[in-house]
Amino acid sequence: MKLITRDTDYSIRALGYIARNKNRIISITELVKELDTPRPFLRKILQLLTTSGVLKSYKGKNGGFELAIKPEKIRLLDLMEIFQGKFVLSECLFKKKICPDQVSCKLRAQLCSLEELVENKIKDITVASLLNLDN
Amino acid sequence: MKLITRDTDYSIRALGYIARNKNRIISITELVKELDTPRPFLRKILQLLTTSGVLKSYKGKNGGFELAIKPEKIRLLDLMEIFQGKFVLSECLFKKKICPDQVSCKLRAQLCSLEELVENKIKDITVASLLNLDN
DNA sequence: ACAAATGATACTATTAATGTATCATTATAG
DNA sequence: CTATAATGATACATTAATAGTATCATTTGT
Repeated sequence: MKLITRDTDYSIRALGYIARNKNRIISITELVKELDTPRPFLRKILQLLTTSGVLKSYKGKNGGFELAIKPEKIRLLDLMEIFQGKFVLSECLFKKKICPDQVSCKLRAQLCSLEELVENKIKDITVASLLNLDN
Repeated sequence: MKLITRDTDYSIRALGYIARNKNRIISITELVKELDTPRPFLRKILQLLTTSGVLKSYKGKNGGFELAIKPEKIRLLDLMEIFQGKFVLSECLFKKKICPDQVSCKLRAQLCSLEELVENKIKDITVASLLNLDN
């Protein structure tokens, strides 16, 4: 199983690069060279980051992207939510027959507590923290 | 994202039921009634549990399954490995260009430590513990 | 006007998850 | 001894998520 999918992964790398080059506008062309990712895929990803308010975009020649918010405010958890949907480990897979069952309920309880643990653990990971810009 | 897939889920419920009814041989027919799962799918799952040494099977009329090992010895983590493969959160998605990069490596380090955390947290979950047969 | 960029959006391909189907083998009850 | 009810082995099918492509429109600087 994977915790983060490829788009989340690409996005955090792209954001890292953009953050390290602030005061400049970064184009897809430059990012593709840097990250060696499929160009149309990366375009789609950055577009989504833009409509999500993480990036600000500039059209036209010499256009590109810059951060819309500070790197300390861009959390991995938020990126995961953008690309992968809400972080939920234990969904109720059960049918009625089994649902009130001891086994399933105890299992679910354990998975829920695990989920909380993971969420707490990763909620401090930000673009900034990955770049050693803080902590 | 899901931590456990449906086959792992079904298998732990089935094992729970079988554990609660020890000294009896349990057939697929009975399990399907109890768990309300697709019959051929459950058959495939139990077959895999048998070849993995978790269940012992009896062919022929009145045949079925019983536990091959004690419920305390059947760990969720093992079932996950049987059905979902080795538990690895952070696979190296990177290409060479980005791999020595600060961002990716720190990210990977964090995911690895998270992985360890989760593994530690769930390694004590067994069929027995979910049934309150111990602890 | 041209070139180089993003916006919007629909399409395609691949992989993993989920589930079905079929035929063979075995064992027991009657 | 045969019918039946079970598992063994295995191949196939379906669905959903992931990953990626393609195209046309719009914007903007030179």
